[in-house]
Amino acid sequence: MNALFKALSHPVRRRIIEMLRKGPMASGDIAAAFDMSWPTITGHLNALKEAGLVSPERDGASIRYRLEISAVEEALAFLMAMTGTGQREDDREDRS
Amino acid sequence: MNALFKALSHPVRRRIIEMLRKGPMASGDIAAAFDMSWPTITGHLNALKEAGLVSPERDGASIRYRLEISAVEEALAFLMAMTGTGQREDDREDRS
DNA sequence: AGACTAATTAGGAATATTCCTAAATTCAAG
DNA sequence: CTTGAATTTAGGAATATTCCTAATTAGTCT
Repeated sequence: MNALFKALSHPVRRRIIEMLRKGPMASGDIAAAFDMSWPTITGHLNALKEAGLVSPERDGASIRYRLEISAVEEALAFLMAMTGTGQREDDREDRS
Repeated sequence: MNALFKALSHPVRRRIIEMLRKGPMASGDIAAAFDMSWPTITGHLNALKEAGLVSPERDGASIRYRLEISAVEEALAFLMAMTGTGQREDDREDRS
């Protein structure tokens, strides 16, 4: 859970996640979309992988990264637990 | 949005948020719940305040911090946009 | 195998985060 | 207005993050 939110805490990593929503992408294509060195992007991809947010799979010469929606949903569940969406019946005020 | 996810990226800050779900708490009471110095907790409260996640209000001798649910919902909206919950009609596959 | 392409690892500098103790601030109440 | 309690600010050490360039690995293709 900690690695997850830590991964989400960097703008470049969030943008990578956004890019991958449309489908898996090669490491090089992701790197090309940023004004940063490829190794730097590899580092961010590693952070996302550690967090379970993406998974790599080889595709011929290149490696494609796929977004793991389930990990995003974990973070979502945590936040929903605080907006009251996941609130227990007993805790509610509007009890009749 | 960046300050928001950055604020959420530290376990102590997430735990503070969880504590405040039950209602506003004094800075000292929050600090007492952790095995850390009070100034350290003040620092975390400042980060949460910068992110709009909490707001301080004086209550006699002490200062109570209140959770700002709307800020949590911002983060929630961002994540929902990637799980497909906020997906546009045109993007869906199960179109009939 | 050898050359080429895709991607990662290594090493290191700059910067940011986290946490501490000590000092300052702010307010309440005698 | 002084004392005391609640809280924040200041300053600084230890650690972590972010980013770079150079070197390396892994895989493709002739």
